[in-house]
Amino acid sequence: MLAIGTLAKRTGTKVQTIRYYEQIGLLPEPGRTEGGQRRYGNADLDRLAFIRHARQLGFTLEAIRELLNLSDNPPRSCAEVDVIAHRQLKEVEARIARLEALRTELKRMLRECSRETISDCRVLEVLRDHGACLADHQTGA
Amino acid sequence: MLAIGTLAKRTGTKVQTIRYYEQIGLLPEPGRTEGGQRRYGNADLDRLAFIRHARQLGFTLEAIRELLNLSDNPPRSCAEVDVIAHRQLKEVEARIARLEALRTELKRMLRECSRETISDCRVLEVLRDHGACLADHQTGA
DNA sequence: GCTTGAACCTCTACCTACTGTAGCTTGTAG
DNA sequence: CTACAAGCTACAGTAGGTAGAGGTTCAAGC
Repeated sequence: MLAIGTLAKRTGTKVQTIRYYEQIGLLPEPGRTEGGQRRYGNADLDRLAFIRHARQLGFTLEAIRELLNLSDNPPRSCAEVDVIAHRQLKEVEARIARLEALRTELKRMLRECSRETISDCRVLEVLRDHGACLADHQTGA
Repeated sequence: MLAIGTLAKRTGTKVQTIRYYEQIGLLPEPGRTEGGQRRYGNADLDRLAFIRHARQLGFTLEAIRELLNLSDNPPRSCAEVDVIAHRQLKEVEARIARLEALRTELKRMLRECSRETISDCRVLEVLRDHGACLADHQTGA
């Protein structure tokens, strides 16, 4: 039986995070010692590793809860799992696209920075220059 | 003079968000009508547009606070602004790299999904298969 | 067998960047 | 002058944790 600190180390999770997952019902309440300390088995280790892995892949805790429910109640189709993973992929791709646009604009901003006194600074100017944004809202476009 | 709702519409910001920015000191306390309603001028419009634009570029409110301080007290060098923008670019690039790795793994996961019953589902298997992750922590690598 | 101290416990508050709600007041168009 | 949209304050809640206070337990070394 593993103490919470050992489980934490093995899965690269903070101790508080494990207790948090228990609190929100992602991990079952584990057994306790007479003194009240949590003790975990291999099933808990697997489940936590699953959660951490999914988190690293960017799944929200809600999506992970769905996935865990699916695998806890197996007589369902793989299609449901597929839907969740696909949804996740779409979200990831959207985030990448957004960040790439952002990177382009940041690079352009920095390229134009004159490196002179602040009054010439292109970075602040670019951020201040909101013509397009205002137009977007004002025209409702 | 603009009411808060007008300012909100013009900058694409929620009314509550404007009040929040005031509360945390990013926007100055505006003038009020006799009845206590906020009234804004063009300087406020510019400042808020700057903040929203920077937020869209992924700057944190703290970074924006720094930028606003720099432009409020102008006798400083552009280099400081440059540093902040560069830091932001690095963060954006790191996030992109992480998301691209993630996309690759999600795609692989989906490609391997057998589309049969849940017991064959590769998605859950991939997520459950944490050998590498555990090894990472256990060996301290 | 006893001591020590690291690790555990609960509880609460805090973080970012907002968003939403309740219950009330003000401004303005018709 | 009335109706009601829009404003006000204050507080709670969101995700996904993290940090600290103040107290208890476990296990190793002597």
